Amino acid sequence: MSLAHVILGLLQQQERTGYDLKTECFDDCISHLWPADQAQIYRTLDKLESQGWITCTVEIQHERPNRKVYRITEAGEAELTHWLQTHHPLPVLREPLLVQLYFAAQLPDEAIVYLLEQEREARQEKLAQCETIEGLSLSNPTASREQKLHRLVLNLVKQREQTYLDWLEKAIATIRSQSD
Amino acid sequence: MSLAHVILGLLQQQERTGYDLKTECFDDCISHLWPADQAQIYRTLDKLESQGWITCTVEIQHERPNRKVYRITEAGEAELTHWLQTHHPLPVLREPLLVQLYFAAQLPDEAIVYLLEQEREARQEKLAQCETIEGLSLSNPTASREQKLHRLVLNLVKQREQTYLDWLEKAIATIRSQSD
DNA sequence: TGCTATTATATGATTAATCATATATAGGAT
DNA sequence: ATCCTATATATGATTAATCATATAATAGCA
Repeated sequence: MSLAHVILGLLQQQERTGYDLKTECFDDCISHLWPADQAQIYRTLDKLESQGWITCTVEIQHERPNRKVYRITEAGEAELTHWLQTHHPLPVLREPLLVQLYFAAQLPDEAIVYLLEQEREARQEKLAQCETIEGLSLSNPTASREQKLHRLVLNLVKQREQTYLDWLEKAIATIRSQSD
Repeated sequence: MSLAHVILGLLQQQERTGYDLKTECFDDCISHLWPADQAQIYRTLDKLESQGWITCTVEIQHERPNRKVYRITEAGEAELTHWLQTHHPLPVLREPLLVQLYFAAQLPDEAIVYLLEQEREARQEKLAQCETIEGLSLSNPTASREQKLHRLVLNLVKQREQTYLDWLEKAIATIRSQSD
């Protein structure tokens, strides 16, 4: 399960609580890479701890609930380094829109165009989100090795959305022109 | 659940058994769109039947196991037509490679390049598979409305792989050049 | 003779992800 | 006075997908 390895990567940067992971990491900087639910984060932390890849110390707080601060162990670092260098099978992408188009022959052209336009809107919004994340990254003037890699990743995500948008434009134009 | 609607779409083309769906549809023409496991196909057929969207007649065979032939109902057709025109949220894509790159700062350049090269190989193979499917489609000279839509879908899948491959080439070149 | 492939359906088990809900305290807003 | 938000963790339930295995008959191959 890769979520475990995402968390190992984040804990190698610095020690964090489950709450930190959710609010500082998964909600912001890696929401576009690996979104994760709060429940799943806590359960994965439990698993990582019982594997011996992270340890936990409880910080007692008085006017707040106690915090469980997690740190990566040496075994955890070894596991992460190994995972980072292992090839994984391509993830499967199942897209409802493509299925709809595949079976859309019975629909009138306007219905198909409407579908494509709605997808275009959603994809434009997603591209805008990527650009917001990029803006945050570029506002930081340091060009560390880490930063460079993060920008490389973001470039693919952006280019992919752009390819999708270009294809949507062409598809909309094709269907509109053939119905004239 | 979209698998249910993929099956409705396939049963609208013609009546089929679970076995037909698996061997003629999911293993071939839509493996790149919506791969599905045999167990899941049979269980989804059960659900669709209890929903009243498909019906089933048993064909008794003597030297083979009996066949359960499924047909779409009017309610099923109505459901499919409605689903085909409904916008669905963008599917989430979680890519191990991008996570690896995001956390790869600690790895030596050669290790990163090796990862990218392995991904390139896998992506090239996938693109080749898409071209095989396209070849089968082009060998059929009819250019029906359905065929046109199928090719449109395939174009996106191919372009997406090409974008990925182009990005991989650039990423490999970038990392190689900076380590000189 | 035994092994494998083909045709055909069914079920048990597990994983990963998501949703909902629970608990507990403090502070600010309406 | 009540409601919402922030901080913090935990658990129950469900869905979608995958893997493994079971049954059962025939045909072909080595």
